[in-house]
Amino acid sequence: MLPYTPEQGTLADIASHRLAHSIVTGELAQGQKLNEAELAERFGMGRGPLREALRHLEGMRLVKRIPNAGARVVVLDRKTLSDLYAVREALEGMACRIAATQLTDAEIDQLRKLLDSHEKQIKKQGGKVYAQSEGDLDFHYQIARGSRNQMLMDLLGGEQYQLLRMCRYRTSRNAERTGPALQQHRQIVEALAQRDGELAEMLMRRHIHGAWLSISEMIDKEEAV
Amino acid sequence: MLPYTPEQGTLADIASHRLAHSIVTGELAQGQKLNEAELAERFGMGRGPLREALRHLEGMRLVKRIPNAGARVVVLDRKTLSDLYAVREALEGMACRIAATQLTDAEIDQLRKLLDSHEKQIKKQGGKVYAQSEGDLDFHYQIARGSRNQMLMDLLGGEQYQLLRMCRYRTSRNAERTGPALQQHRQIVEALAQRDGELAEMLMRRHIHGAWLSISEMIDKEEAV
DNA sequence: TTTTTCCATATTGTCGACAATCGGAGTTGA
DNA sequence: TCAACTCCGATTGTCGACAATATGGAAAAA
Repeated sequence: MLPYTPEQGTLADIASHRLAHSIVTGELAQGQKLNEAELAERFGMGRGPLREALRHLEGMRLVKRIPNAGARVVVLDRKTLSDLYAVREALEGMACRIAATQLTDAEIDQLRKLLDSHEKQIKKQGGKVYAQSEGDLDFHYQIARGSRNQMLMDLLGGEQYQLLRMCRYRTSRNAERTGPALQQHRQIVEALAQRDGELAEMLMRRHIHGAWLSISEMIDKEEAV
Repeated sequence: MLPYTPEQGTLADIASHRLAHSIVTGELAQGQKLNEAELAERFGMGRGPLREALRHLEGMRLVKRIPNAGARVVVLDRKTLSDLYAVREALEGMACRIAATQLTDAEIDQLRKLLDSHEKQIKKQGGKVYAQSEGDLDFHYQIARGSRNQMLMDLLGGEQYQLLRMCRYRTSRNAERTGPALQQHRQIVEALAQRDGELAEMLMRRHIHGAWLSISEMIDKEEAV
């Protein structure tokens, strides 16, 4: 689960993490009703902590709650994803521009190594994009960290954008884009290395916009069926 | 409490709203410990709903919770506010640019009327900036709505940016900036009316940047004491 | 057959009590 | 005097039971 410690602390925290994971991976389908008693028993805890976890996920926008009618997994329709990617374009572009002035040389080297390992993974297990997909998020998160802006890091890497990971799982089957994506990542890192914030921002925005186009296309195909 | 219905639904929702209000207005000081039993009694409810409310506020980043040690009101230090305003500049700039293409003529007229009423309020009760401050948020929220991007609206107008309102209460004592701010608002509306998204974005970014400079200065003075 | 009403059932909302954990006052020893 | 230890009160975490509300289906009326 990326930079988080998956299970420790209070039961509510554990439930929150497990639920988030189940939602992101699609184990719990979009729009599915979340029964408190059932989930509480499955996790081996009372309903109290589970309700707290649901409140937390509600704040994360992973579930939608209706008073007296329970909670359901959020539904990522086309409009929601479109909005998400538009916001992401602005925020990650901004992160890139700032990161160009803030990243240390060592951190930029680390980014290069990260991309090297991605390349190896892609060559080794061609179709299995999952690892790269997670790694990709890692790449984006590292750049967010480079902005030194805590709020940006929270929004992009923290709990907030689990929605994105959710979307990734849904669309990670298309291996087509991993090649160009890696290439674009490399371009971005080089722009960062040259401390060219404007270029880095532009490349990142283009990269994310391309990702959206790819996903949008995939949704069209799904809807056609 | 702006576009929200203050008190209805479950007790947890009520507690959440009341707590948020108390935090934003400064009734609950920054960093203050939040005692569950005490608050539950004050609100006339059990600790269960109150704990759920705290989880919700935690997701909103209005309180920070430490396992086994309770919840405290978040502390808005200089760095946090700086980060907040940087993100806001990017998001509201984006909202402005999109709104220029999406707002209806009627909505733009409404914005003009909103500013007219602000002007009246300023003239009538010179020093009392509170109303204008709330109205200012209203202005920004209307533009966010104009972007037709639900995620943007959630981030800028919804629960997320209560932090901003919190900051406003803290710094709303300086009436100096209300005049220029209103002028800038008018400029933005005219850019929107001319459907000039780029200009509108630029003006909005400048407006927010100016607000940050003003607040930053104020923090300096506070720290000097 | 269709629609409406009503009731049994399941699910959510709330509370009070108990267990686990933390923080601090007071004590003891060097 | 100061440090560390111990214990006690206070606070948080958790559970089970009960009340309030919604859901779905059966029965009755049109």
